[in-house]
Amino acid sequence: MKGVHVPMELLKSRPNYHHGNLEAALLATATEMVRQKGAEHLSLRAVSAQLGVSPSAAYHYFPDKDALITGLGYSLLDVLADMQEIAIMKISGRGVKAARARFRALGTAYFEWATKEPNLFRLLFSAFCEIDPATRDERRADNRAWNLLQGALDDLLATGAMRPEMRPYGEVLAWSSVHGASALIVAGHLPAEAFNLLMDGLERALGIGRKPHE
Amino acid sequence: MKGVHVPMELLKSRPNYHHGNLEAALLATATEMVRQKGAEHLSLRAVSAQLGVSPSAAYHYFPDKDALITGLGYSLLDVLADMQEIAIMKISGRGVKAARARFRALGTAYFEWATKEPNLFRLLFSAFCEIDPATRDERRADNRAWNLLQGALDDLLATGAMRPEMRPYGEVLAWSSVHGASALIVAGHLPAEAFNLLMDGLERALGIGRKPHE
DNA sequence: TCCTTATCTGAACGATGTGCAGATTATTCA
DNA sequence: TGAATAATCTGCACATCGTTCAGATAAGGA
Repeated sequence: MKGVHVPMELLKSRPNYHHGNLEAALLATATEMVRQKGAEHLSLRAVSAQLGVSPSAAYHYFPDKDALITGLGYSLLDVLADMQEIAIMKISGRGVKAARARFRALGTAYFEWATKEPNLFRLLFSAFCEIDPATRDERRADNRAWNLLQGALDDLLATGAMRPEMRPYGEVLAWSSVHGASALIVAGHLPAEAFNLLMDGLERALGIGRKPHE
Repeated sequence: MKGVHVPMELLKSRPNYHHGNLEAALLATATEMVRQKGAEHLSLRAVSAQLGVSPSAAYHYFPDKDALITGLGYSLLDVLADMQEIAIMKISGRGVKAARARFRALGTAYFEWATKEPNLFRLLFSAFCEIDPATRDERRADNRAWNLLQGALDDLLATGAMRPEMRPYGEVLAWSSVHGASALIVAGHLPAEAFNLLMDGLERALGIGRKPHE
């Protein structure tokens, strides 16, 4: 788990001329405002006002408004990975059943965060957070989610709960379809019930649930 | 095919006080501007200026800027469906091979449009184009893409090129994974090469390519 | 203590979305 | 045909926005 939670009271407290935590405070209240109204309706001045700070203050930490939104968005990658990590931590055991449950939990956590925080989810995969291909592999948070998925698939394979010939497609197929279903449901193109159907189909596709060694 | 192409010259032409095609012209130049700079950087005044029209003129056709963007976005649903329709029209034949090719072409057309027009693709699935669940089923364009996919899957099933037990998951699994991969690649979270891997995995998942009747 | 550096303010500028009164053109009806 | 009505667009105004920059304020080191 990586995302650090900073209590709002600490961020808003402002005894003196200097704020002390302005950068974190800007990110925190901007996140909250995006959460409520969507990134496309975020106002830098509103964020500053909320913190009792002049609008120019933000420019000491971010070159412009877009950079603030981008920075905010990147931090959400950690939040999403946190959700997934928490979800699978609750499931112990080394058998087929536990492996299946963990795989399903990863997808469900992803989906539930997306539907619970649609504005944050959209921002995370918007143009603001476009990831430079050159630096993609070095991005920790992105890899955290990837590694969780990879581990879950390895477990499924090891316990014999998965068609081995499907293993090479595991990560891309699972992530793409779970993300796609979440995005389509958040956008209203698919009904929420479609997600369970997707997960059932995905498990069947990977052969999860078959008897081991057949 | 449904999207109507209106030549720019016609839209810009303005002999008199009245424009004549303002609504279509607004949508067309707004689309072009979103295409270039992204929806988050669209300026209503810039669109008006480009057409030699006062900024207020737009308010006779759209209640506000967001409505213009939304209207613009909805029209893209037809464009995407057009691309898919064109792609499968090129593939004739009733056998297994043709059915497979059509299925693949549907996914590829989706992906290629997404990567060729990332800003339009993003807009189409952004908060601006959120679809009201109540009216979802009545939306033509959305259903056009869905129907194409459904037809392709039916063909695969009919020719025996697909595992029958996977049929119920076909639409959701295919659309979600193709959309998800496209979105993740456009956002830079996955490399472009991942798309072919996804399609291979998807075909294997649905059992496409097996010999008929086993 | 003074000096340097980091942090934030205040006022200003141009651009933006939007509302409204009125000008201009098209359309309808006698 | 001409006059009345409706549709369409302009011009101006206003509040708000992102952004810049000179200078005020505080913190930290010598």
